[in-house]
Amino acid sequence: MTADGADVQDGDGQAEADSRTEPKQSPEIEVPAARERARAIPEAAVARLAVYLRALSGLADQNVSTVSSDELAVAAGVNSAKLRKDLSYIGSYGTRGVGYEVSVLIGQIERTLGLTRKHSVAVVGIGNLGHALANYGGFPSRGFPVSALFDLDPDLIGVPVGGIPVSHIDDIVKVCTEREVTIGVIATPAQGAQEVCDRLVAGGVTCILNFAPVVLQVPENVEVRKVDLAVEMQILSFHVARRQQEAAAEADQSAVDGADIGPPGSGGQVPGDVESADRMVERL
Amino acid sequence: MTADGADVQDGDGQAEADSRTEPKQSPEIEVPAARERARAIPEAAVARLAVYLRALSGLADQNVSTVSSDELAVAAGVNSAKLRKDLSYIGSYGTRGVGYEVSVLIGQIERTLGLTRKHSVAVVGIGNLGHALANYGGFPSRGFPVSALFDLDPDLIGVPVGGIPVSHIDDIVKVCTEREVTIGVIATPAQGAQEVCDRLVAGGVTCILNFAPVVLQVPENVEVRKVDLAVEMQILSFHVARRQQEAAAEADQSAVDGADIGPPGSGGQVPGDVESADRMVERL
DNA sequence: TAGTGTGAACCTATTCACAGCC
DNA sequence: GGCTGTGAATAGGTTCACACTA
Repeated sequence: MTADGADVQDGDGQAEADSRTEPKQSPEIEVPAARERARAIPEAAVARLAVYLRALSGLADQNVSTVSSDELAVAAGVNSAKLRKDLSYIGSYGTRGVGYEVSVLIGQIERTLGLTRKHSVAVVGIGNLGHALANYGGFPSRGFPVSALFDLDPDLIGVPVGGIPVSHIDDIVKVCTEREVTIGVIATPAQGAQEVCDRLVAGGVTCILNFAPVVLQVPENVEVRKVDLAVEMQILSFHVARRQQEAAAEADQSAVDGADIGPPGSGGQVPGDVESADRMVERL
Repeated sequence: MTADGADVQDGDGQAEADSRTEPKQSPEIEVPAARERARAIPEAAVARLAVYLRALSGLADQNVSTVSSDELAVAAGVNSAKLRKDLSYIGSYGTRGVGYEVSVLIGQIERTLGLTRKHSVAVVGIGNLGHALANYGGFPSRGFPVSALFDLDPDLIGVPVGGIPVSHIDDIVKVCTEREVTIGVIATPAQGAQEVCDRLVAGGVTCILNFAPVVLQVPENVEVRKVDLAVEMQILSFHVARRQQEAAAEADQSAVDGADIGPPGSGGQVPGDVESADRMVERL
């Protein structure tokens, strides 16, 4: 449960450890507003809220009006204690002995996640993946309209993809500013990614979803999330390997008095190439 | 930092809390082999090892033969203490006062991640995303050869995509078994995902990378990782919202003696639709 | 009675800081 | 002097278990 699949590569939020210095500065007024609360929601919980939201939408589609934490937990693939705690971060919207009203919960989670506002999206790099993102009908539908596409291939400029004409990378700043893009998706090869990122930032984009296999350098007011297929694959690979080792170890009933520990002819292949499983995503 | 971008939706590794019951069962032999160690590496560290590996490959390409933890940490976007600790889980391959030999580290990380073995990949759902994955040249190159593609669209069956002919979904079990697929990538709409998953598992696949927005049900010996664009977007959205709230709160210099806490006309939009930002990825 | 909300215990992960070594 | 490797301290997240309430 790394919950880190697509890890955030945040710039090491080290600096100002505790912005809100004292717990209760003046013991007078109970200042904590909803504002304060946003600060307080653990990262891990935020990620799950999005998952709950999907589960809830599914329930709403089936005209379910009420769920218990147990039911919702199952639908979302977590345990109910965690779910309740997560929900408690956004407030008390359940009814004891009954459960949660689906519509209320949807509303509250949307509010918390800031989904009550549209976020214009720009996709940069209209290669295979960029195409997929841009073409993708459900994408612009609601919540995250794709409002700009960029590439540097002259053959692509002006060509509409998913209904939106591709602009040139050189126009990122201008177009993003004009169209008030808030989320930039980088689907370029690794080489161009930092450059693209800089331009997006210059164009006022404060959130970036990065598919390129590079660690982006951004100012601290910009949020980057990274999705890395190579990393995902390699993590899976690790688990295969571990399982094989365990299986091999199981066969160690033979040697409780282990006679040297050489590779027991099981899964121990010779190191090979593989060198650039990493480069995998580069051309996506 | 959430490191959960593409979260693992692991089946709640609750059951057998401590498999290795006693620390040192028999005080005789020092049994801990490399085997034991794999168990011990924290999930979070595994994910980062993959990142380090990429950084190291980059260095190797530039003919750098030695790195310090500081240098590598910068390249990988983490801090050096974390990096050293992570590396310590796989052994002591550095030289004090000097640093790490790039080639050695690459070899060791690859070994740890099980990359010394090829992992056949099957992609199911040759829509936009599936196409992207299959077409993608760097993908099959090394480490993770794509050896099977599946879809249910009759028009696609037999058509080669990225050099591999698409098979029908009904043949998943047969083909996966034949070609010894170990990693299955699900890029279908949500509806079909569980069904596809079941077949992959029946075909001997033990690792699944799931792009479909559903919580897959799998036997406990199967590892699932999930990549969910909608969730990523929503997490970014949350951070935009939080920032806006902070900005708004900053404007609260006016009321240190806060006169009621109503929404100060800042970022408080009215809840809207958005309802299915969730459904976003469905057609990917 | 059924199920939420939450303090407290527990476990995992990150950071610190320094001993040990080249 | 510089840098690794690692215990110890801290922070962050999860689970437990139960008081509370509709």
